[in-house]
Amino acid sequence: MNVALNDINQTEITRLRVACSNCNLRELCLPVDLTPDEMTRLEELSNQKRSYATGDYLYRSGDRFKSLHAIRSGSFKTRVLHEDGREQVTGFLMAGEIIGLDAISTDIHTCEALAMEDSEVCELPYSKLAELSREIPSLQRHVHKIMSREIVRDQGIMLLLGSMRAEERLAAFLLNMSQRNAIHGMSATQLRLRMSRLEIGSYLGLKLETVSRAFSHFQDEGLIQVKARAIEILALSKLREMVGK
Amino acid sequence: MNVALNDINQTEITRLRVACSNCNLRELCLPVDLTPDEMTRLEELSNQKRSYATGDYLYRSGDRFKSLHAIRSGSFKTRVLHEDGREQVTGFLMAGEIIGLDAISTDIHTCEALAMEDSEVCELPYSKLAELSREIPSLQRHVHKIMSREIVRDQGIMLLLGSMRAEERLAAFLLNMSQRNAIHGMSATQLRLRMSRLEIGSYLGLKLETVSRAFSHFQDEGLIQVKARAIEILALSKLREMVGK
DNA sequence: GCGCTATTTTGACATATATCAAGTCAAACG
DNA sequence: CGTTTGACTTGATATATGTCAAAATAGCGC
Repeated sequence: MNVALNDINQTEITRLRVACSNCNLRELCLPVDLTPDEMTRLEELSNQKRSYATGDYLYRSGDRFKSLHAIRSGSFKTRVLHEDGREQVTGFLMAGEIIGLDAISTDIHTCEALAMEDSEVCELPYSKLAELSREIPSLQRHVHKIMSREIVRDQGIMLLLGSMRAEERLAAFLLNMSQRNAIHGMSATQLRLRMSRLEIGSYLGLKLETVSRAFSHFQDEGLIQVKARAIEILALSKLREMVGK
Repeated sequence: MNVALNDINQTEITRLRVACSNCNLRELCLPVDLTPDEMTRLEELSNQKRSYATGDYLYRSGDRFKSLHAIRSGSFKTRVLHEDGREQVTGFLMAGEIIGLDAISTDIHTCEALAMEDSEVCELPYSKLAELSREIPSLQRHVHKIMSREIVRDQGIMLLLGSMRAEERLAAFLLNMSQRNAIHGMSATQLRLRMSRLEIGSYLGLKLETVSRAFSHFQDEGLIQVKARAIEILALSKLREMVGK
């Protein structure tokens, strides 16, 4: 089996796609089996909204952890800066996803998050979310699911970093982007990457030249069409073969 | 900064070391700020205990998820089997740690866990734990912390796999083993590894020969003393330098 | 549109790690 | 005590990816 970067099942996709047409937090990222009253209470919790311009920090390394954030639009990257100034990207977060889960155990953010494009987020104060989920079992269950999914996601990346070679990693990355695009009702084959080759490489443990070469090679093989950050997938199934699924 | 494989702070270490002298679950892995009544209720939840012999499965890939498990003694590895039969190790779990967190989001285990030596675990039925943590805020908080710590741990490994070279990974691995040994009141410099070079390599994304060569090299440099799986750390501080902390 | 800049691509070469193949060693067993 | 077996070490070589450098391209303000 292989779970790398592909951990979201079909029912979730359907639910999210429907929910996102009315892009409110409670539907965007939370379960649909709440009573109207519970929904209202949840909505009250999450009605704080903020905008971030490209490059703005959502939080910095060392900041005190207070809230999770649901991304309503745009996208963020999370990263760690090494002593020598090198950046290591630890995640790309897209609209509809929850950001900030790393910090619950420490109270302090261990990485920093910044907007890759102009973006909007809903703030989810952790203490209120915890309080409310104590009263609403299905909400509690969902919070656990969100956290566990992050674990599964990370372990997928570990698998990928530990056992795949450059081109396989890239293939997995593209499939993941494709799938997350599809979840939000966008094309599964037309990708507009928001990140540079350098950032992709940092995320996948590769150098930017290796990323570029792999893209070029895929193009030569007729798997994709590359035009800088606009990438069209021509042979989804062959990419899937490459990562073994 | 660098969080790789070293995410447990000093207060946690102290607490756990004290707690483990009376190796009962509620103290082993749960917070100490519960009332006596709450403790009792928690104890009732966790009094199911089981033994596993070397090589026994704690759970298999595809099994339905019902419970988390607290390891009382011994150690486990978690792994994924690829189609071609290759094993990829995704984690080593030692006494005092919680195993099974990957499965909460899916209801199904995505990897399998087996005992690396004769071991004992306490079963923590998830539904009961969830129910109880709804009533006890500090327990809820702790459950979240445990989950989040797993996320941090995984991200630490991602960092390690993505940015470190073979010997740096090995150094980080040894430091991590040393620290986890110390937590349980054992020597921080005398390590008895429970896993083979192959398994270490699988976990760190290296071949077994590379692991072996790196150990030999460390020995030549006077950093460690290697006698098969018994490893003595001679220069902790130099190992720390290697991983940048 | 033009020119400036950052990003991306491509090439030649270096190097870390994988691969293949012997050997060594230690535990297990007759 | 010798044999067997599996794990570990070591060596020679191959290969994927990194490094350094230059050219091509895309993005963007004017």
